[in-house]
Amino acid sequence: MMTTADHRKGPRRRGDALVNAILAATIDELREHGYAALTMDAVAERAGASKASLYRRWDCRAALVMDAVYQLAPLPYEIPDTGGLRGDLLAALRQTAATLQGPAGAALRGMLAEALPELDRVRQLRARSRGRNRDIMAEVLRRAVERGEIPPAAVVPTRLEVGAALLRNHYLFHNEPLDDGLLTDVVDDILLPLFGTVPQRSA
Amino acid sequence: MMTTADHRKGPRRRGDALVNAILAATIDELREHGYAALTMDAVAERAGASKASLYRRWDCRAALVMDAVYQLAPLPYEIPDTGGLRGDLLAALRQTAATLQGPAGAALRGMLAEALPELDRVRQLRARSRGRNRDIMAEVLRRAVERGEIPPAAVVPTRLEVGAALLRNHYLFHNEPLDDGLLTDVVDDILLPLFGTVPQRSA
DNA sequence: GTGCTAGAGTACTGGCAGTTCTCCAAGGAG
DNA sequence: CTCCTTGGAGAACTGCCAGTACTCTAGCAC
Repeated sequence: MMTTADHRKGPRRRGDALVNAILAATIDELREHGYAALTMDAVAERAGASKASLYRRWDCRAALVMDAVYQLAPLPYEIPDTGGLRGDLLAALRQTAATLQGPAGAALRGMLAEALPELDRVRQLRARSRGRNRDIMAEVLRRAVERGEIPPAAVVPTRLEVGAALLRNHYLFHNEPLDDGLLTDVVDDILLPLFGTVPQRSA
Repeated sequence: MMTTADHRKGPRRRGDALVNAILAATIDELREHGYAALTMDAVAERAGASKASLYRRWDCRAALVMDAVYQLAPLPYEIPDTGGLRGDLLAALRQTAATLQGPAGAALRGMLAEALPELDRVRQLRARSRGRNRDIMAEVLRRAVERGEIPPAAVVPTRLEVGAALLRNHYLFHNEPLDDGLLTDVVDDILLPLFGTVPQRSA
């Protein structure tokens, strides 16, 4: 009491309006500062919300970030169909590259760092993003087999992740843009030659 | 003065003895708790040193961890030579897998998380570890070309990192042991078929 | 011995995660 | 409209840890 005028004034958001503002603020912070430097205070202030509101909905920083990233890209399985394997592969890699270069990439870094104490969360992250990549790749290859571009035996599970793994590797290690030159190199030097052959079980 | 008996007693280590104790303590902490949960206080206490001694030598946590990890594996370029490409590739992948599964892997996770504010450090990390992998792979392939096992044109830069990238991907994402079954799959399903072909530049 | 260097111990600052409290909008029930 | 419940804003607080600063002293050179 005394002189402390209470300046808690409206308007006050609720429900989805509030949630969306918080998620948007999270994405912005992620984009600007990365995961390691993202603070709950900053998100709250940016969203014009209170920390208590954040913690009522998400039990920790990681959970908030994962939700924010995930709802950013709920793409309903857009599997490219360019009429040829090379075009399909390039389109698929471009999708993966775009995702990595956005806030999802920054989140990925952070999530991996906390992997030891938070194995479950990594499992979720994997199920969400990696699964989609594999599915897209499998479909692209199925079509190529159908068109007679590659032998059916060329499609084995181990190979499905090669493209995405190389992009992740490049992004996480080199920390450089995943430009189209890199993507075409991966397709022409690696994926096309690889899927033109069948695995050998030699000694 | 007064009753406060000063229990700061020797023996007191200096120079290399101290440095090595600190680095060893860092590795142990890394192994037990991972990077995110590694604290300077814990390292200092475990090493029987003071935090001031740590900060006199390393300017931050990341620098300490990097030094500890690096001095752990200063392997003087042991390039496997089993007499055949398949054996060489397997041996090379086993080396990479062993490194990743040790404390270096835990450190890797952490370093990636802090990549945005610490680009230089990532660059160092890359130069140290990735460079060696590439060199080993290049040598293994050079020998295979010499023996006539693969065509010279099969060896292009983009391909050199495929094996290591796949292992890193598996380790970071799946967080499961890199067992020999995985390694042979990578060699038989991917690397051998890949290096049996030359890149195509199609349209 | 004297003096210098450098390590041990420890107390401190400052920032952030996560908690808890109070006060008060928003919105529905009557 | 008023009453009441829900839940948001603000802010104070705990606890942890990075990094700093200062004191005292062991080890070493001379």
